[in-house]
Amino acid sequence: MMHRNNNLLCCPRNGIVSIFGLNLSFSSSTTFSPTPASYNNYDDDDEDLVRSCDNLNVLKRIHSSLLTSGLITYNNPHLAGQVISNYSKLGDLIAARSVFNATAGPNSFLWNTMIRAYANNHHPTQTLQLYLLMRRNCVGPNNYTFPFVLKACGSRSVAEGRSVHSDVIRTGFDSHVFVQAALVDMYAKCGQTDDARWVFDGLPVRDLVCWTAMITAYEQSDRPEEALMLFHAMQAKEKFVADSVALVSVASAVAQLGDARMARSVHAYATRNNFVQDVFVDNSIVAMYAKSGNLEEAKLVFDQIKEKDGISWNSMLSGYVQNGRASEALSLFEKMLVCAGARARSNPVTALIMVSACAYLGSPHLAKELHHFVINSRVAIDTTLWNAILDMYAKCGNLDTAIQMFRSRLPIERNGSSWNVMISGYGMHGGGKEAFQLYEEMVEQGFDPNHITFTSLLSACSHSGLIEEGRKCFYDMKKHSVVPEVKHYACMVDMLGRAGYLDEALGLINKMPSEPNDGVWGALLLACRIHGNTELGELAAKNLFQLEPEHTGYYVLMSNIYAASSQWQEVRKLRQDMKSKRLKKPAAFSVIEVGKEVHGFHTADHTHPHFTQVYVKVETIVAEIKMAGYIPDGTCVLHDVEEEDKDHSLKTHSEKLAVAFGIMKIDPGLPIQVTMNLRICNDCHSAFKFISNIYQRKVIVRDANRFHHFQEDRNGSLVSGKDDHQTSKDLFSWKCCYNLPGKDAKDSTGMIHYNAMS
DNA sequence: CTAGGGTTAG
Repeated sequence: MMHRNNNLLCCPRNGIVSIFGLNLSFSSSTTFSPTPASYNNYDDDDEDLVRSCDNLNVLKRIHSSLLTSGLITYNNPHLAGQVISNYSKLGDLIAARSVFNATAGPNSFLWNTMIRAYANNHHPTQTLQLYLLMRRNCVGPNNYTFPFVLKACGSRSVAEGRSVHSDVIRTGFDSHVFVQAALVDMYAKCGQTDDARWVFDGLPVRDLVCWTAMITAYEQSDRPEEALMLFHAMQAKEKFVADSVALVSVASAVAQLGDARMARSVHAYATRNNFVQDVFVDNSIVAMYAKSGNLEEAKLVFDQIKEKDGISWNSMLSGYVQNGRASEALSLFEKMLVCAGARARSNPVTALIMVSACAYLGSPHLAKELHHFVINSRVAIDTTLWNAILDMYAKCGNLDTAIQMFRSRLPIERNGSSWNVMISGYGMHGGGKEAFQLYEEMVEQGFDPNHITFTSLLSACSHSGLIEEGRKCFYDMKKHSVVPEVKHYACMVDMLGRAGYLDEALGLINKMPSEPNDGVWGALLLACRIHGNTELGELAAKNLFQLEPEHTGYYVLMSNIYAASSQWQEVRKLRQDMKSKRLKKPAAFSVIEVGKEVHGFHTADHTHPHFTQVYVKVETIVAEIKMAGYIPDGTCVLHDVEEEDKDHSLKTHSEKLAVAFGIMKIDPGLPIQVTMNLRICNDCHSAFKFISNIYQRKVIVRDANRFHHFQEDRNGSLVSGKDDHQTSKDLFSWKCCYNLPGKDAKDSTGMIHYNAMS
């Protein structure tokens, strides 16, 4: 408890009180109680002059002339208050404070004005300090004081909040609606949602703001169901109609649920009550539709916003990215650069969204362009954005640039996430050793690894076959008080399974504290395929078919295991099962960039303008690598077909078409980089090793899970991914990398167009 | 005479 009642008795009534080293003289009259009628030399015109001033320099001039004419004094609080408010509105808190210091007296009015100035300008510490000083000077806080002080507590600590709450009760202002709403909000902002509810429940009467504060509290603490229940309770009990503020919170709650039907009803409510013209409401409706997957409706609302602000654009852009339509985000972004002014260009949130869109697409040239854009438009780069840029480079195949940026000292301070980004970057490029070294360096430098660090690290170890390191870091988790989650167990099972320790993997699954998910069983199933263990595979598959009956990959993997042990009857059973469930493999799609052109291929593509030449090239390549020892691997071909047909079907794989096109079009010195939406198939993986060798080309494939580097090193041995492709489930999936070639992404010439920012 | 609850990104 910060204040006691006796504070009021022991503080000086009159005389000099020190405020931060400044001397503040109080009126010597003990009966002083200014009312507007008692002000000296009060002039309405002066006050209007100050109020209407919106330029700092002009305000300073007015202020000094008021000073010389002796109008700003402690017994003219009204005018002084206006000056303080206006300095605060124009952001000059130092000037505001000096006026306050010269004029503040025992009346709470100016104290409230100054406290409000601090609170509204995000200076919670000063707000609270001034409040403490106010109490020490026996100036009584009132219903105009507490809302601001409580707001400050909301961005500081509950402890201070509780202390102020006790002041509120002691002074009797807990019966005031404004203070009540502020209390609910304070507990909510401190993350004490249930305390907020406790205050809320204790209120005899609640107005709309109180209800909204509580609804927002639930929404902000990821409890959207409770937020909506409360919203319905409000309508039932109070017959209140939501205002725009309440609507925004409700829309956000629905957005969290991602319920498309509810989204439409919230939109209808907003339209019915004429809120559709309020940018806040419109923005939250755009975000709500986007999060519930209804991008078409989101775009309609977005297009109707007359005065779009940064959040309008960001909501729509991130809506596209969230729904895996990153290239549409890019074209909207291009439009934004034309329509919106310089302010929009330098919005850091927009930059963050676009950088993550690019990471999703995996485009090397776009990565460079976006990075330049960020620098040229003077976006304020904080660590979050900087980390996103590192991540973008890593995910676009340019790990070296990411490393370089990470190692350079300027101009951004690294944080834990920076390390995580780099550890995962190394991991997805097959650099398990480097990832592990980075982890050790991270700990050495005093950064705390978290659950994300360990996920990336375990995955890196697993893909590079670093079993002992992997075990060590699973053990290390305890030391860093990170509780292993299901995803960490999945990594361990994956790691042990790949290395052939199938029994140990199963033992780990049995020891898991929570139920194993599809990721865990999927890792085991993959290990069974690699090591030909039918029995254990059946166990994994049985669980997987229950957990994810729609996931085609598991059926394929299991049938591959049966095929490897020649259990053809089982293979047929599985395929029939798939047929009856109408399960189809998702369409494969590969993309390659030639200069600034982006070319996309799907399986057996006949739409690409150069498809004839591409097929001829594939034929030539396959013939050549066969002579070098390449043997087509038809195990990934699903259908019951003859060997010859299998061979033919392998040649139509989208990644092969893209690589062949790359060999035709890309300068021999440059790497061939392909991005695809699924995981690379066994056969392509093996073929690319030979292609890299024979054609002396560096081939880089980014599949749904990670990068595969195919490159002949100086000793003649291949530096490439081990047999770590085609897990049945993408453990660390980037979902689907590219839009499938629809009319939006691919034009009549077969090319995908990114915007080329100029 | 001052006043409480709000949207994007992570």
